[in-house]
Amino acid sequence: MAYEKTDMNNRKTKKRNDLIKAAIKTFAQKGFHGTKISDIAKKAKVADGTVYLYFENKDDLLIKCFEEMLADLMQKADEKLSTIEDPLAKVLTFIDLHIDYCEKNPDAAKLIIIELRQSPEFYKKYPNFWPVRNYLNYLNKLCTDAIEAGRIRNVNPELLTTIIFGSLDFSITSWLLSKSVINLKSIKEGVADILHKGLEKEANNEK
Amino acid sequence: MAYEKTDMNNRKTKKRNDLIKAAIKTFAQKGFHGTKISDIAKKAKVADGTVYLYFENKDDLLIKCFEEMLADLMQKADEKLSTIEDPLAKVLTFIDLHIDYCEKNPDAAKLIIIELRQSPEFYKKYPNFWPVRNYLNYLNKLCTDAIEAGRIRNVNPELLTTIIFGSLDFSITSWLLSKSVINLKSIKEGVADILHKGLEKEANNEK
DNA sequence: ATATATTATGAGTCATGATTCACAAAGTAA
DNA sequence: TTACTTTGTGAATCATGACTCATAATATAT
Repeated sequence: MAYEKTDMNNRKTKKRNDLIKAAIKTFAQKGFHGTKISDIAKKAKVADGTVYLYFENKDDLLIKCFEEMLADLMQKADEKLSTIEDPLAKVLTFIDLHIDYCEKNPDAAKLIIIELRQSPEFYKKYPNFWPVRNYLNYLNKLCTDAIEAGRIRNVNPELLTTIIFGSLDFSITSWLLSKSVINLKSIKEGVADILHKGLEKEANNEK
Repeated sequence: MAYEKTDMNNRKTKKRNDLIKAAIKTFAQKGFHGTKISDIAKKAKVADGTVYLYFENKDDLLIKCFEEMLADLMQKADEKLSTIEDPLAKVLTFIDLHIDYCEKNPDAAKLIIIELRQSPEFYKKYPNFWPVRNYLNYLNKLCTDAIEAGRIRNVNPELLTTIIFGSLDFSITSWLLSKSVINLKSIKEGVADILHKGLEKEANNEK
């Protein structure tokens, strides 16, 4: 009775991807509230109503955009980091990767950075969903490993995670708002440098 | 002809302040787009139309809220920092002050943090206005002084400013979204600790 | 007390844009 | 080709909320 779904599924999947791409681009450009569903539909070359065949509503679409993007980012990190042994090097490489990704995908970067923070109201509607949480957990794991291996001095890993992410996040925000003031390469080196020096285990004390 | 305006001015000033306070509270709670002018009016106990006697429109009101708040924050910083000599101590004290202020004024903190980043569209409408810029300049000055005095090693001051602000900003964001995970005191100490160690001029090298 | 200037009111206007739904097109099986 | 299922369309609906404006209240001056 059920007929061959493969083609259909491919078609649907492709259209879904088109929609996500269009949505990311538009959200990045105009912000969440500045974006009309019809903008996204037009960019994806479908009718307005079609959007609702693939996503519950506008909120859902935003959330799905995040999920796709962060999943992509973490998958890329997995690949790269699996070739590295030293836990401290993993943390530093992660910093590089994050910045590189934002540089290569400025729309994604804008989405992460500008729309990351919806109002508390927004998140109240979706209590278990804070888009970055998965990503922070990933970084947290790297930090914890490096601390346990004694490659970073014994600081609170959650706090360290927060500081690293916050530094990157705001650096990239500044970069996006005024490309000229600061360049990404120096951000990459500078953040790593300061954090590294702030973190390396000293020859003498503690733990 | 012009009659005694003093009382009127006081009354107007007071009402303006009431409106700003109500707006900060409401924006903090519901976000910019989630806030209705009528919400603010109700909280300030005035009619909707009254809001427009004091502010151009909703955007203008948001901007004025920032201005008030950051001015307040910097004034407090001026007072405190003027009693301190050592430029490095100034930077570290500034970190303390920022966190203390956010702890004591969580509504203000939310406004700074959550509404800091309107969409690029928003800022395109007001090209010369990026609310944090003044504040970053203030911090930048402190960093530059500390570097020039040789109390911090020779890093790019703009980058350092960005990293400090980013760390604080995101730490406080996390704190606001999930009070339990991390506490502000440890954030304060941790950020200062890591940055301090990452920044102190080493006995040996450079500059 | 009266005239005038200032400030406040809130119901009504009006544009906007998310979402729906009756209908159309395209795909699949026989 | 025919019957049926899935997918797509976009005009119409409908709620929302920023902003206006005719009117009222309050303050000041003389």
